[in-house]
Amino acid sequence: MQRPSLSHALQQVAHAYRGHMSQTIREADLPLPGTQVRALKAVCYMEGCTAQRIAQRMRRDKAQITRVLNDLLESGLILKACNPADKRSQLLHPTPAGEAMMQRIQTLEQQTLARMTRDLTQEEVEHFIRIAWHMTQNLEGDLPPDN
Amino acid sequence: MQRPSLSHALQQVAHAYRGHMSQTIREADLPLPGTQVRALKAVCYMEGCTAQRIAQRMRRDKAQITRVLNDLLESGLILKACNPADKRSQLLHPTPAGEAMMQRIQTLEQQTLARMTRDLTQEEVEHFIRIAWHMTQNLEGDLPPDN
DNA sequence: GCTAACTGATTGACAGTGTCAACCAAAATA
DNA sequence: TATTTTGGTTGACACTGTCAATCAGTTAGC
Repeated sequence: MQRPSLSHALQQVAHAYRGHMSQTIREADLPLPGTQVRALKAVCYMEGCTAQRIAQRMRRDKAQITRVLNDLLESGLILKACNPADKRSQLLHPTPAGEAMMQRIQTLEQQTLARMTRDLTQEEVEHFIRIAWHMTQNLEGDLPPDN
Repeated sequence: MQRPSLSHALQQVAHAYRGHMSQTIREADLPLPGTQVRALKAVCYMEGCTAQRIAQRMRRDKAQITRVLNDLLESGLILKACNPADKRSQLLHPTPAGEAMMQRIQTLEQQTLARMTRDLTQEEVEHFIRIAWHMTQNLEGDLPPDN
């Protein structure tokens, strides 16, 4: 374990980010839990966004996505529209309120990220992101074993 | 958001690590959830370990720690002993079973970490840890505002 | 000593996160 | 057409995280 083990560092920084973001959002009176924020992001920025695609992007259970989307729907932040290409699925779009919410949250996130990386260089941050991505890839190969 | 934003990369890698570890542990028939693993680690490796100190180290609510420790207690992995220096608190120690469990989990974690960092250099990993720590520090200053 | 403030731990309640299994309807395949 | 696959929904459940209240022991001020 030692002082700065990889696992501990990872858990701490993820927890700190989560905590800071949720506190910031709470203080701004935007009562959206983290998963809803991430899903709303996906709806706002992904082309032809469906529940399935969000689940893939966030690597979460589709059941969870269904519920999160229902919450966003009830909050009037997104809309479901018929998907002409597949009657089973719906295309997701933000409402104006959803867009506005996204804007505000985006700003808060920028602030949090700025604070988090305040004395780091652009190179260090990019390096960090690259390594994080790499590690993610290294762990993911499990799902498709060989076939 | 873009492809590899810092927030997305962070969430993904933390999620991948969590998922891989919990799957590995499940496959090894060591039915311990993540928080119990971390708490057990603390009990095994911290000198004069108390609930309070674990809460500080993991930066978690002391209520959660209490419950996690009770679970470990019920599983016979740790013991509480009177703390001569303060009758309110108890010193925590692993039982032999707890030590053994820790050994096995340690091995599994090493495997996961090895896989996660398989094509990364030692420098890259250390760099990553340093930056993660740095970011954590940058976000934490919130708690003690000025006084 | 005696009260007041503080601290370590516990409990209850609750919101949020994550996953599994069963299921339905539409689509793709054979 | 029959079978399988896929997008989505629902129920159930375990795990995580936090807040508030409480209790007992400690510390500080008087």
